[in-house]
Amino acid sequence: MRSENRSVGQEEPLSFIEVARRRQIVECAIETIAKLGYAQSSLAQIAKRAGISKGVILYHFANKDELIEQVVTDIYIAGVYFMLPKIEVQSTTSDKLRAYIQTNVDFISNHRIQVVALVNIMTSVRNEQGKLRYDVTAEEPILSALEELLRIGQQEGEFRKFDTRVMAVLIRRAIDALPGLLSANRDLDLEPYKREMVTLFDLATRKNDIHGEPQAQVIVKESSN
Amino acid sequence: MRSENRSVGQEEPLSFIEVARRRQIVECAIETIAKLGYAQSSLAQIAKRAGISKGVILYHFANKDELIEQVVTDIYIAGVYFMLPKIEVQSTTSDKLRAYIQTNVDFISNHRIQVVALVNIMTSVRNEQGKLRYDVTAEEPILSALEELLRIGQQEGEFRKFDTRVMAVLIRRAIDALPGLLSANRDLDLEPYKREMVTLFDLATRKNDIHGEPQAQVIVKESSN
Amino acid sequence: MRSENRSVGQEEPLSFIEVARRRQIVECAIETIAKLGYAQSSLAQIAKRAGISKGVILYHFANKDELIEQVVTDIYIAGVYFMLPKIEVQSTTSDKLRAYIQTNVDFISNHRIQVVALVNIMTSVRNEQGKLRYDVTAEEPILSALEELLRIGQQEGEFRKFDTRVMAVLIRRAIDALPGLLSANRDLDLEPYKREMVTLFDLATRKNDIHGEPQAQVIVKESSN
Amino acid sequence: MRSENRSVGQEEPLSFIEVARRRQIVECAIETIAKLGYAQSSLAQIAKRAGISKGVILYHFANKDELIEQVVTDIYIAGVYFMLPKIEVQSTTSDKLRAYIQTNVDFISNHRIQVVALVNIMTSVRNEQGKLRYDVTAEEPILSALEELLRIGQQEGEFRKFDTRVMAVLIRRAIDALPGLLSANRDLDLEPYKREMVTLFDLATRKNDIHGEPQAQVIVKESSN
DNA sequence: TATGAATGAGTGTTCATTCAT
DNA sequence: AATGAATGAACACTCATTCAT
Repeated sequence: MRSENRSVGQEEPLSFIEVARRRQIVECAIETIAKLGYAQSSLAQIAKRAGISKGVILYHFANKDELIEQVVTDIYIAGVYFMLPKIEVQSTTSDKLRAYIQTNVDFISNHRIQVVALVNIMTSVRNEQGKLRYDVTAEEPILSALEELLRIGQQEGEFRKFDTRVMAVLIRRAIDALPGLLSANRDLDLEPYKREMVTLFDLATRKNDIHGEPQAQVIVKESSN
Repeated sequence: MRSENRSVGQEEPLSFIEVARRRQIVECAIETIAKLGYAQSSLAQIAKRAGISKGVILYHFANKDELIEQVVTDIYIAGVYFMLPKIEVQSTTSDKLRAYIQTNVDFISNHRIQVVALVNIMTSVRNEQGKLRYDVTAEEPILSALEELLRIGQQEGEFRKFDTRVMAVLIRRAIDALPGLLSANRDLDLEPYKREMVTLFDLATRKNDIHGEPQAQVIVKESSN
Repeated sequence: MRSENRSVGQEEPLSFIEVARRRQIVECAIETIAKLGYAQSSLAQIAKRAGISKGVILYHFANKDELIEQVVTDIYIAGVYFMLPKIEVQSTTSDKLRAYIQTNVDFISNHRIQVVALVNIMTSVRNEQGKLRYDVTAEEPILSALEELLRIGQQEGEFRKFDTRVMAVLIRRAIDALPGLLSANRDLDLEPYKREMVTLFDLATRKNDIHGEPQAQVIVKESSN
Repeated sequence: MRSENRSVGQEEPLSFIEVARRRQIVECAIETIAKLGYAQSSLAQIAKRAGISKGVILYHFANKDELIEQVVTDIYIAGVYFMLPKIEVQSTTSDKLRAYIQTNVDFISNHRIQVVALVNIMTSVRNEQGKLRYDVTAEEPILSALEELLRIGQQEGEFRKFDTRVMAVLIRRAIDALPGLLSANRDLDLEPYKREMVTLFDLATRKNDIHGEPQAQVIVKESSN
């Protein structure tokens, strides 16, 4: 068995067949979770979809948690591979932000099942104390990286002043909202959302060089109420 | 007993004590769901928190689904009562939009437990076919109302041209993202989020009368990529 | 309450209203049991049909067992009242047997619901050890009376020789079989069954004085196998 | 697992050990039902008697209904195997009828527990609408076959004229009455019943060639009352 | 006289996990 | 490397019964 009889440090590499089996199981888990939701995705259901016996899953994964962990990291890694190059190639910070949003939406649109499953897991899986296991806090590195980008944009004068943490969260949450739409409507066209989100966060972040801080205007307007 | 010996349509009004018990149970259900998540919120857990026996819940509610339904409608109604007056009192459409966002965030901030529970239910409860019961599509009236507001703003020349459905979804999802933050951090200060969201959607929607359509600028910029 | 606060021997007579309530409850119990079967006839079901609360039943009857007991005796008594006069009026024993069968079938035909309920109870209700409470053995007096009738017929030369206990059981069971037919087909015409049963047991019991014992013939035939 | 991971139609044959387990469980179910009655025969009781955990039963049978179904068919099949050859070997129709009654009683006498359980199930198990699941109507093929036998006897002149459906029902019900006796008295000697029943239905069916229709005599007698 | 409220034991069923093969 | 078998805890729900009013 995979995870039982090996002590840390002396891990043998996985055999080819082992890797294939794990991949197959992970994929079936993703499909099941995307279709039925995490709570209904028992090992029996996943095994059924894979056409194997329940025991096989627990042969390749120490327990259900480990399987889910694998599901999550697989999707995360796929996301990074998909998006990172397209962002890094941009030169200006606002171009990078635009590319960030676009590639995120593209990834979601191209990996609908995976991404629906992932959101499902993130909002469902909890530890014994009831705390979400794959929480927003688990996204901390993701948020930090995005904040860093925004901060650079501010320092270089491309972006206006705003709370980078808040803006980063808003961007992430706008993106993370899309899988929810896909849960309800599997074939929804995300292009209009991509376009509008790019515009929205461009307007929201860029410095309006003629009138000074647009934020100030808004505050004035707000105070006039 | 509530649900057993009454035929539909000739419902007697609930007795005072009955109302109180139902409210108590609903509140305990909300607390339990907010704390442990829907999947872990068995009737046993809810009863334990309420200090009553499991059977009492099923005495006052026909089944678990009916209890959850009550939880959802109670929170919805509370939300409407909280927000609607503060929005209607505004005169201009952009003021209404701002009030919409502000009162939503205020409601979330003031009803953290309820709102965490609600989001939990909405992303967890499914029917036998695996479809989410309290789905985004269940929010259709909410989205429609918001779209209508945006459309009026466009017609009256306060808002720029944009896809009202998409913008409505983005606004809603930005708001609905906040409870997720509260799940992880119960005491998070939402004021900065409120401020930034107001600014963000003001910038994103209003017509910049001096420079013409900012949307055009963005499109130009986008095409330059 | 009826059965709790009275010691044996100083039983006050039941008030008129009490009698009426008990009768109503007994009737609803009969209807429920006939329709749903004993196992599904919870106090809640019976109360629902009576349009009263569950507690009322247990106010008038010490417990469910007492209610069922009342159901059984009510139906038994009705049966005796219905049948006995029509049997006693006959002069010859074979006429009495014929009348016995006929009035039994007539009673069943005229009290379908009661009789379906009764059979249901007799085959369902058990004590803690799993023994049937209203058993064939509970019918002992009934069987004995029937046996006595058959014995008299034999002594007076109307009936041939046969095992009176066995024949009595066969007659009773033939009769008791009819309610089972009614369970499946509420409107079944029992007249043909009555006719055929009368003929059948007449042939089976009477002495064929011209050709000697028909029993003998049969025995001969049997021995030839 | 038996019922979970197999699609209908491509059922693999059961493994030897699986067959043995199923048989054991079915037998324990039969014993429990015969002893306690169907209503008291919870899965817990059956498992207790089998010395296994409740879950094992539901591992081998999809649900309780499937177990009961198996119980019923097992007993039915055993009955057919036991009786059919002994009936078919007879040449005359009245011999076949006699053999029918005799082998039925013999089967009952030799399979007391099974037959008590079966009758229990047939009078207890109901669907959601309250209709008996294993009803007299479920016996339709059995009744039809018996009717056919009687009809042939009439056509060939061995039997007198009578309503074949009614007579078939009476024969079946006389037979089905015996398990009820066994419920109360596990060791009852059924031989006298067998003898008397053979005689009874021989007298009731055969044509009395010297005096013409005996049925006529009875009718005359009846009209003289 | 009647009721509403509550209880606790018991129901069939699901599930992750263990274990021998 | 894989499987079938089994377990025990948890689940939603039903029920007869008790009790205060």
